[in-house]
Order: sequence, then C-alpha cells, then structure tokens
Amino acid sequence: MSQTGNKTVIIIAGPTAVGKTTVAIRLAKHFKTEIISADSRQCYKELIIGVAKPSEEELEEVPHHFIASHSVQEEVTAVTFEQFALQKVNELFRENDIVIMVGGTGLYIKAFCEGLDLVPEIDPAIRQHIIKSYEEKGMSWLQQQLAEKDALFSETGEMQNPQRMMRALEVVESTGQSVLSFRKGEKAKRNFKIIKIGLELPKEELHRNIHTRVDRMVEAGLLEEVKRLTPFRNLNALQTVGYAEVFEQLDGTISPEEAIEKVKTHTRQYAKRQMTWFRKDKDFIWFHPSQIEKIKGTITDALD
RNA sequence: GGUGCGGUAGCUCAGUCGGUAGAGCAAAGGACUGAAAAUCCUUGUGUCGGCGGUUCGAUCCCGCCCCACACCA
Repeated sequence: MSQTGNKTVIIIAGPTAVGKTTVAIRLAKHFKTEIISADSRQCYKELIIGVAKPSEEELEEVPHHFIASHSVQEEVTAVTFEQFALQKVNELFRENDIVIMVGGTGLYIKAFCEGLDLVPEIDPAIRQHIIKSYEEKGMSWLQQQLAEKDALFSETGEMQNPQRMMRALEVVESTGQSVLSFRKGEKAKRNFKIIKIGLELPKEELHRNIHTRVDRMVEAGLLEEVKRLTPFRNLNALQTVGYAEVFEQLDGTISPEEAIEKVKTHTRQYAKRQMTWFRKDKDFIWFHPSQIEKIKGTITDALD
C-alpha cells in the first residue's frame, strides 16, 4: 500500500479530559515508539497547569514531540503543525514502524492526515491592518470589503464569522484571488498508513472528569501561572479556556468562584465541539479509554 | 409590626400605556483549510408567586395572602 513499507501512524483523539494521555503512553510503550502531540495549546512551553500538560513523569516515560516545543510569542498554526508533524514522523520512522499521535485539536489532525491547500504567505502588515480596521470599524466594514473584493466568498463564505472573513480578506488583498479558489478539494497523499482511534466517555462521566480536573488545576496554582502570563494576555495562545476566565478574575470583573465555574462550563463546551468534529470523521474507531487491550488488539489486527 | 422594592425561560433580567411575552448567559444540535481550547450558525410555551375582583379579555389595574430583600420600629 505505501511507498516506505508498512509505516503507520496511530492517532488517538477525543474530547478533553477523556484520558488520551494515559492511553497514548501505554500504546507507545507497547509498540516501543514515541508520541507526537496534536494539541494547539500544549505546544506552548509557558502553558502548563491550565492546559493539562502531561506530567514530568509521563513525559519521561515516553518521548513526546510538539509539547512545550514553542513559545506563546511564536505564531503557531495548523500549517506549523502539519509541517512539524510530517517532518517528525519521517524522522521517527527511521527507527520505528509505528508512531503515536495524540491530541484533541481536530483541525491539526486533519491537516496532518489530509494536508492543507497551499496559499501564498501573507504580508504581516496586511494582516495587522485588517485586524486593526475590523476592531475600529466592525463587521459591516468587513462585509463591505469582501463584497467589493471577493464575490465568491461574500456569496458562499461565512459572512458572519469575523475570523474567516479576515482571512478571506487578507488572501484576496495579497494574492488577488479568493481564499476559496485555493481549495483543491483533494486530500494529500501520505506515504504511511493511518489508524484513527477515538476515545469517548458517557457525558456525565466526562463532565465529572472535567470538573475534578479544573479543581485540581486551581489547587496546583493556576492563578499564579495565569498571573505570570499577564504580559502575553493578548496573544492568540492565551485565548484559551482556563486562562481567559482567570484574567477576568484578576481584572476583578468576576469572583474566583465564578471564574472556576466559567472554566468548567467552557471546558464542557469545548469538549462538545471536539466530539462534533471527531464524530464526523467516519474513519475513527471508538473505545472507552479503559479498553486498552481491545485497542491494542484492534491496532494489531489493522497492521497486517 | 410598619414602610419601600421586588417575585416573568435552568440563571440574570427586560417588557406588555390591559389583547397570554423577549434578551444575555446556560443547555441541545451543527459548521469548521494559516487564530481552531479560537470563531461562527440553528433551536426560546414559560400555571409572567398564589387566590379572588374589575373587564369581552389580566402577566399588566384593584384587594388579600405567601416569599425575598432593604429600611424604620
């Protein structure tokens, strides 16, 4: 099937707090290999408690990649991840036939499996200018701009979604073409096999995990971690559940109790969005996180 | 005990100069190609505290009662 022999990436995905880390480590040990994280927040070295990063002990058990590999001051995107992971996977394939990828960031996993269509680099000045203009002039300005410059997008794109609209605008402005015109609609070919394992828990159980985990984050010193990151508050990396709410608490806008409740609520909502994303991908085979042996068996069967 | 202010969607509240009511948040579902733990879309019947009265008609006016809060005793 593949050009480089039978190399395989096993993807472990699922909602936050479902127990992905534990499963991934067990599998990595079983197959004597390493782990690439597919998590858009755990890759930042400054974010620890609030992103439920694997513990020191866990990281020592199995080498992890794309964990604490970047700074919040760097711009990390799905493209960054795709390139990083592809390169890392090939590197690991020199020593291993199997590589484990774990994470909850659906877009990153999709970028790794199927690739993203290439769009020319955007001049940062253009992006800055668009963001600033949007902040000053709002949605109607964005809508007008797109109506003028990108008919395709303004007719078929998400014309209520500022992030998508700003991306569309920066692309037309710097390339003269619609973002949508870059969509090839075909999946990139990868020279390795991919097995997708989904982890799922009954909703009540997942919620319980989320709640106790948030409580533990607070006990572990989330407040101090967030305080330390105040200078970076406006960076994308800090637009994160667990941080945004505590910044509000530090502002005095909400009480500590309210902050904790909000973190829990927003984490539940996040978990739900993750499930929406992964459920749509029919390649996933779903398991309860405790079914390690069954997962191993399924993988072993799929390997030959 | 008296006075005042309230009692409307799971929560916070708006509103109806009398024709049975609506926002935000939450919840549920969904989308997702360089911000993705982000961003966006869809979904709102609830004895309008209770019982009476006035009225063709009351959640809205009147009376009594219950509950909460504040102040005065």
